[in-house]
Amino acid sequence: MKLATWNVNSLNVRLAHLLDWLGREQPDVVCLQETKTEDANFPAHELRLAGYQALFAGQKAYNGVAILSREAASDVVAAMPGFADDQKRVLAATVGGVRVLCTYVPNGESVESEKYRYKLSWLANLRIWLQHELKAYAQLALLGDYNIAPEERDVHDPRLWQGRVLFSEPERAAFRGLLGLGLKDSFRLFDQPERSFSWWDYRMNAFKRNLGLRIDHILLSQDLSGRARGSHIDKTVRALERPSDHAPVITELQ
DNA sequence: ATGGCAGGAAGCTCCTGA
Repeated sequence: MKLATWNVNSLNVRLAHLLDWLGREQPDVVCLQETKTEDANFPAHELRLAGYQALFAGQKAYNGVAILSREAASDVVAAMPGFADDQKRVLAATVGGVRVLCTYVPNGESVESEKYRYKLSWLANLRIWLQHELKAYAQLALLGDYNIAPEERDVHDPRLWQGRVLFSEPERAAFRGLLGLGLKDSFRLFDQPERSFSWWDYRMNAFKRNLGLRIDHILLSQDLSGRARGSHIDKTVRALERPSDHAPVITELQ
């Protein structure tokens, strides 16, 4: 079973890239973030022709998440319990016996920002929700754009990013809090190239210079991590014309 | 310290992203 997560930065703009990529990679489950598409405009038909069912929770202009799957999905949840939020950032469903949680963690803007406080409270609630989900589903995968680079090796220049949003200590502590629930960072279960990143700024030729961050992750529950057979970041689509600023992360399960 | 790049909504510019 091949799991993937990709922040597409507008599904409308990226649909051709996505369809090509689906045909090439043939993932079983794909979590998308920043679809920026209202549900009425979601390209369900095109994806169906490509062999994928789609669940989606979108809104105009901002946010928006979706789960694509070849098999049918069940037990769909489109919001975190106990957290009133107009922003479409979570979607959960069960596919092929695996509980799939698709998340778009708030960016936070800067550590001084009100949005940063929202990010931290959002992450605190995510942890509580996960505790409940893990009790109900032993085989669980949490995929998404976390907007957190967990370790120094996940940042092209840790000194530059020290204390800044995406790499600040409270955010990294929240990430470790998720690992504390028994989740494993599937990417780090395997040997990886140095300077592996999943996001590169559009500016400053950051992709060509590999000035990136690893902020998109696939975490696996203890039970599921035993089935992991490989994980990698697919940089090919980031090199295309008019790309998303994020690359997909892929983890394969036995 | 700042800008740079991209998408969306709206519209001759601003907000947001990371």
